[in-house]
Amino acid sequence: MKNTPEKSKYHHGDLRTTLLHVAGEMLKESGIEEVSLRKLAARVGVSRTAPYHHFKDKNALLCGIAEAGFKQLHAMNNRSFNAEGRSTKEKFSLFIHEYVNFAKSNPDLYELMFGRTIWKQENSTQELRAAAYPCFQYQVTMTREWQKLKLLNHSGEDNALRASQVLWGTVHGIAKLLIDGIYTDVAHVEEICDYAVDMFLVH
Amino acid sequence: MKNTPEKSKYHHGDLRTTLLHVAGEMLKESGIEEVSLRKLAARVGVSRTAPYHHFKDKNALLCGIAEAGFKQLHAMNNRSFNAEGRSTKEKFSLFIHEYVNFAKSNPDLYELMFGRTIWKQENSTQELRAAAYPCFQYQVTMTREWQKLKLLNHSGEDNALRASQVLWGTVHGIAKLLIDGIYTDVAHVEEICDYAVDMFLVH
DNA sequence: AATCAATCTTGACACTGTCTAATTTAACCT
DNA sequence: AGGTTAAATTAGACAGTGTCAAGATTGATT
Repeated sequence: MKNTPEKSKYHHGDLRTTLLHVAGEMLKESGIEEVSLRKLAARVGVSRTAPYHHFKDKNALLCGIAEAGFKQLHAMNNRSFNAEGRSTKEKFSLFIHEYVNFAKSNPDLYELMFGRTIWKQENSTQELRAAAYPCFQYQVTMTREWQKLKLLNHSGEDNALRASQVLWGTVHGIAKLLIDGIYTDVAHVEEICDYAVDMFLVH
Repeated sequence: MKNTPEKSKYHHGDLRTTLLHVAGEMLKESGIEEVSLRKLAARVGVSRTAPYHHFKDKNALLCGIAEAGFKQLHAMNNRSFNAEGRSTKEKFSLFIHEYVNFAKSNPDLYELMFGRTIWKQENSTQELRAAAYPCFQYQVTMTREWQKLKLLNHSGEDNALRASQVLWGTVHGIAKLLIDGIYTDVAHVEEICDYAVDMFLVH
């Protein structure tokens, strides 16, 4: 029961968003290495070179997918940090669990978002950076709050940037080791996250 | 001034190790995406399909390179943990700095060693696992010692496996964010590592 | 000296990303 | 309305990739 006429049209009408959407599906289904422009075009029902009028590169397409991912991640972090009816410690714990579970639920998307493919050697699109950097910055903002509330174990002067780099490194590292298949026990994610929270909190 | 005769010979003699060696060079020079079997073969001076008599796959070749990397990393960790004339805290700090700097000095090798390419979907060779798992285990062993010495901040029961997963996650995450070009300030590695050490130690 | 297995080579196939030039359509401006 | 222009899409082509199959060459073994 499609509500679109589907008349055979030369101009697709909304190819750009369709490409992003279908490419996202392919990524979720079978991983990054199965996403090829040609298969994507075939699946959308368009010629191989059509995507090039909407994306400069395959890289630009990938940046577009990652861009949406960062917006999603940013929104999720926001929800964790501002969860109602929870103590600050609980919200800190929630952030860590949610972050790692985001990666666990969307392994290939996460891989793409943080992989060197789109970040190394000036590959990142301006739009991608515009979505990613605020997301990074938000981690610093959260960390600064946690430091003000004397939540985090440390000695010496507070430094929100450094602390957030360490915290972010930790969740990122745990996520990566999980989804790259190096931790064999994916079942114990929550326990690992709990232990991480415990190691960072002041006692 | 070569000391090998270099007579044109049909049989190379030691092609397997030569392939591993040259492939490692190519990896270091221009990154993983520039390592192709055909370019490798050309550089070694051999036909495109010759490598297939020594490695089942391109994947098997990559596993071979990573294998050597893990042995190197394992040896380095060992040196850090047993550094003479240093306090336990200093050795803990040394481990973190050395680990991250290993990744920083060999970004493409590290990327390969921990990338999903060789770990996902049963891609890992038995020889690779035989080199990597002891390396992983050693991190648990070190962590157990640090816990016994009451070095690490935490509450509740000690769990060496969980703690090492968190610690390893942290160094891995910091390393990854660095070499993937997501942290822009590669210059501040040591400061980040120092801050990580500070956050994990009991005060 | 003959045999055999290991080693290496050429040829071929199906993929990939991307460039160029031609074709079709929609939009816009008298 | 009609004609021009720009956007969107197309087929064709090229260089590159991993890898399979079948044949050629060699060193080692009997």
